[in-house]
This record gives sequence, C-alpha cells and structure tokens, in this order.
Amino acid sequence: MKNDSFFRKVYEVTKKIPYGRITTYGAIAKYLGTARSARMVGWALNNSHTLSDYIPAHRVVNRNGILTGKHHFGGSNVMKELLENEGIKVENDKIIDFNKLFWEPGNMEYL
DNA sequence: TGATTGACCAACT
DNA sequence: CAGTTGGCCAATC
Repeated sequence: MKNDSFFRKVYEVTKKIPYGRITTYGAIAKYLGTARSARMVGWALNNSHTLSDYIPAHRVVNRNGILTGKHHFGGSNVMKELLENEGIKVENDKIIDFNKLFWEPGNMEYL
C-alpha cells in the first residue's frame, strides 16, 4: 500500500462510504490533500467499473448534492434508484437530506 | 511525446 | 448575479 496514488485513495475511501450515507467529490479530494483535484475523483470512479472491487460510486455526488454522474451508471435513473434503495431521498436528481447524509471521508464513526 | 479531456470546485471578472 | 478561467492528476488521442 505504499502506492499513494490519487486513484488508489479514491477507491479506498469510496468503498468505505457507509450504507445510506453519501459524500462529495470535493470532500474526497480534500481528504486526499488536494481539494482542487475533485475532477480526478470523478475520473477514478469512471474507471472504478473496471475494477474487481465494488465501488459505491452512486454514493458520491457533487458538492451541491446533485447526481452529476448519474449518466455514467448506464441509465438515467439507475443512480437515483440505488440511492433510494438505501433510504436516501432523491428528488430531481438531488439529495434531499444531503446535509444529514453527508459522510466525511475517513470518518469511521459508523463502525 | 504533446495536447486534450474528464462524474469538480473555487476564485475572479 | 452569471460567465469565464485556473487548477489538480491521470488517461486517451
């Protein structure tokens, strides 16, 4: 695990997102030390589907709580369905209780 | 190998 | 207040 590449961390953090919780690209990037690299988070998630590990990318939204990457889930409402399936309320491709459901990367309080 | 892009964010004009 | 630009790292053309 000495390979501290950006993508590697993004994958690890994303996989640690608790059930029923969400986080943002900027939060992950900031956790990694470079808040300006939020774009790379999206890139990593884009390649996440190629990984063997399951990446709950549907729990990652932009800082406005909007499902920006919904289009990359193979459908238009796939991401929304996944979130609602976890009890997350989504309306007009936006997280309703985004403020409450927001999970800070690295926070293991759910354990 | 250089230039471009990409599921973003924040500052500046 | 809305549009533009800069920035970050990695992958693709």
